[in-house]
Amino acid sequence: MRHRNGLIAGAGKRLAKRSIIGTRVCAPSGDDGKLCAGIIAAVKTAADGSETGYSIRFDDGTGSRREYRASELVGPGFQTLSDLRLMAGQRVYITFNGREICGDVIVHRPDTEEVRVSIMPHGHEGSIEVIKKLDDVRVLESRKSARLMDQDTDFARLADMSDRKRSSSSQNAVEISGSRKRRPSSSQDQDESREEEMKDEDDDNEPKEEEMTECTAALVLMSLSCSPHSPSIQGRITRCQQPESLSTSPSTSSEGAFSCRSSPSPPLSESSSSAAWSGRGLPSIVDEGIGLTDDDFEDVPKRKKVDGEKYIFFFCFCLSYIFECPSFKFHMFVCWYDFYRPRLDKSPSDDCTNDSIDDHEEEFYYTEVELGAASSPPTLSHRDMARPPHEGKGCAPNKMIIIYPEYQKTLIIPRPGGACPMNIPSGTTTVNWPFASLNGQKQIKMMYQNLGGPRFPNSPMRKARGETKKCRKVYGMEHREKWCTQCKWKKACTRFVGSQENAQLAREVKEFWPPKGVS
DNA sequence: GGTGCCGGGAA
DNA sequence: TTCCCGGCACC
Repeated sequence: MRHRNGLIAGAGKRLAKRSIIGTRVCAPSGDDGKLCAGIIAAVKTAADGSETGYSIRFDDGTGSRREYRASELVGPGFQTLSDLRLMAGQRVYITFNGREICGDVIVHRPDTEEVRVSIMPHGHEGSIEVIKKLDDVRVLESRKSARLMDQDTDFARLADMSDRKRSSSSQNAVEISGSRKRRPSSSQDQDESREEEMKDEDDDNEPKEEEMTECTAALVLMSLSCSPHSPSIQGRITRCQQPESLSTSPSTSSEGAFSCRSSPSPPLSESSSSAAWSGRGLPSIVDEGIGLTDDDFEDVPKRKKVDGEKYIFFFCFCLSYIFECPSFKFHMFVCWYDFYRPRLDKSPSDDCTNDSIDDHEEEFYYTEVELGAASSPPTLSHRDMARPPHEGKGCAPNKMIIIYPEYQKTLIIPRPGGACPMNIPSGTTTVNWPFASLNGQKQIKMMYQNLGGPRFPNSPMRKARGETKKCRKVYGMEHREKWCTQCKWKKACTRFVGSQENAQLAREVKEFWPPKGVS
């Protein structure tokens, strides 16, 4: 459990503001002098006030506690790394490719304030050495929320997905061993158990059990109907194969067994992109889906065209949109599975977890929208947009997925009996709102059900207050670290978006269209 | 009393 | 700008 300043670990009781108890610090936990992260569990001041002792509970899982003097601690309010010389093997955290990653110190040179760190980024086999300035090295995991950590990510580069991703890295990286075969990287929003899981995956190289889970989950998803426009692809799930046979894109998909991409995207270029969007205003790039060929979906049009000049694409709740129904289903699956995996992976004995699954049918929405030829499709400006991490969970960037950096504002476009979370590009970005018309939207609620067999929702789409699932309700106070940032801040939840303001927001959307620069 | 989140303050 | 939380409305 992650402890937060101001919260008594496990108790959930709020301490006095600015209490030092709960502050994450590092202290030498063993005889080797390596710093180990922990939290201040208690402060003991001598009767004469001459000395203050800090009881540190370490994060090593054993709950071990030791007392230290302030001069022995490293962290906010105590020593800084510049006061120390990091030992070889010291666990540190650095930002690599825009995300925090842990590594081990190889050598620390105080004279140059450089630290050579060995890291094993997800997607790599073998370790990589990076040389970082001491200022860029942390012995504590960043307190910054996972979501915000993702904001640091160069999403344009992620979305690009070209091989130059790594070569263009500014990191002073030296490949030491192992191939460059990529693995899916985990989203920053994963909890610690999940990080452990990722380690296990590295060790086991795609556990069989996981495959079963994914296939089962895929069955659920694939059995969902896309829309009245969308031919069924039921029965195709036999293509759910070994994850390795599917895409192993260098995506941000936390699992990677399923990714939106099936092949490396050629680097987008201005010309190609423009050409792609020229003509009928539709891209020429075809999204193949994941490890699926046309033969698998021969009855699925590559791009849905209706009424001559209108095309259908799908807008996922994760704020991405995609043109191909099969691909979109996988996209939705990845989003869905990424969200549910922590609970799917829990043992059945985990009462709380399973209750949360059983009792809370999580709904995932997408919107099917028509894109008129007269409307400008997303422009190249989208290329430098980042896929919103959607609380750090979700899908791999896809060449046909348009990504908005502004995800804080969520729009829910209502239709009779239904609602669909969507994102309004806002702020200063020159986003072309990609909807020719909000009319004729097709929205279908995708609902998680018990994996014992998919059931289809027939409950009212719109929930009254109190029924709305919020992070607190879903995860509970004991898993506050899983809450979306907004919930943590007591702001309006952005993960389980309610529907109270749908009508008003829909009106706002209509005001968005046509966007600037779109005729 | 629990929950969701607005508004505003601290860092 | 990010993070946090008092306080209030609602259930």
